[in-house]
Amino acid sequence: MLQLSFIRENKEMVIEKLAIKNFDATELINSVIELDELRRSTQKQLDDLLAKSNQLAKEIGYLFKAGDRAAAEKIKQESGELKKTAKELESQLNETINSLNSKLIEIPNVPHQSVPKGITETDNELMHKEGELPEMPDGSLPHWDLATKYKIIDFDLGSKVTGAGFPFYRGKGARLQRALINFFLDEALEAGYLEYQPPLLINEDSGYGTGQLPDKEGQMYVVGEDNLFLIPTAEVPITNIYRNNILNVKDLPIKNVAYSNCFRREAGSYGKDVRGLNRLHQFDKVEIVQIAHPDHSYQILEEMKDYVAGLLRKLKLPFRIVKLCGGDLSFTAALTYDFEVYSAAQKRWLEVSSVSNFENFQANRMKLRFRDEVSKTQLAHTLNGSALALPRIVAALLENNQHENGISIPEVLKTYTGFNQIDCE
RNA sequence: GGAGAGGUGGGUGAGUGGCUGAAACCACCGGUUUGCUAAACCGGCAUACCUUUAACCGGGUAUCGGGGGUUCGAAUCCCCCCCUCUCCGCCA
Repeated sequence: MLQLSFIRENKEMVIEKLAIKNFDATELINSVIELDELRRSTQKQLDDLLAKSNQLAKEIGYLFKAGDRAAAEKIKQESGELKKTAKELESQLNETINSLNSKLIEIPNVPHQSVPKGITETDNELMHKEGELPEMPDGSLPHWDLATKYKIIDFDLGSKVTGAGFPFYRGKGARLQRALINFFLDEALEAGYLEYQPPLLINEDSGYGTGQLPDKEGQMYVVGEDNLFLIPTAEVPITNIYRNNILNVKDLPIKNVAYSNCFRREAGSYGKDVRGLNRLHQFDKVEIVQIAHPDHSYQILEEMKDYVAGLLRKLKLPFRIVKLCGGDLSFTAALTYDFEVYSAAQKRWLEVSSVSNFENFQANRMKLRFRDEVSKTQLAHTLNGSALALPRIVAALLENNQHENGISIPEVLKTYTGFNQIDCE
């Protein structure tokens, strides 16, 4: 959520920048500013009224003490009248605040100045490309066929027990999952992140804080009985640790890492692009989150980008980094780098990580502040990135490393897997 | 799930209807004193919004788990919800 004062002071600029996200905010911004003016004048009236009635209440107290009952009763009446008006004003004020807020949360974050214009992912800006695209011999298979051939992932069994998009990992497949999780966590610890193991369900306030609610509840699994939501990413519980907090400037940046299962309904996506591991309802991900001083958040974003690149380099996967264009940028992000690995058998790039700076957009929603050098409170910046999401990494590893007799494991993972290759049982 | 006890500022904790935005202590910050450190002493120390200001300062309102209510007036009384603790039940 953008700050009201920011909108008020930068109206034209906000509208202009949101156009890069292909969002016409003119009407919303105008009505927000209008509602804000109404809110302020209503509050002024109400505050003045309450000030008066507080004063009267005090007088009544003194009069009672002095034993002047008659005078007290007289003021009491006056005070009663004030109260009626105050009630009306209060409900007016609440109404205004509510409609103000509901408009305010419809306004997306403004993109960073470097974000390119564009509508779809084809307009994203290629930043970096690394690694040789492997030449696959004839007869090389996509990962879903490899998974069956080596009995390491069972999609059908998942369908039977749960439904599509909930695979079983089996034998070396399961151990590969565990190896990747541990590898990613260890790397993050090395890079100075603090490990958390978060709850997999979150409440409404948390969903609101990071921006999943109120709009995207359709993308989350809901436990209606208890009004809880299964997390779509560890970003949600980890960032919400700091909801309603005032941090000390000395504590910044905060660097957290968490492994979690992630649950996404992915309503409305079907077809070839979502086959196998390409899109799941439940998957594993290691997520890095940072809470940063506004002056340093973009430098930190670059560091996070380099960190994720390092992981892919160690896994020897060919990858590229794109900067998302305005149209592809999420509602909450100001700047996002997507990482894509090349999947040799599918002959396409698969998104494996998204590293974003949200500036103070999430922080404003969840009231995440810090006390700065001159001990004023201001909103912090939040950032996060996948480091990494497993399924598509696994897909690429299986496809790119296959040979006649099996699938070889990258060097860095061998101590984690305890085996050098996946082959027929 | 049942019964009981609680939830007050960064922490401990006082406060059962008005002079309490909240005692006291600790922590923290500034100062005095002081070979250094420590101690002692003095002062400061919540958040949000409105208003005022170039800014600081100032004035106002709200906030004692959350929401609603009673009252001229609520941390204090009433109702609902959430959370914590103890006991019982169930259970990995």
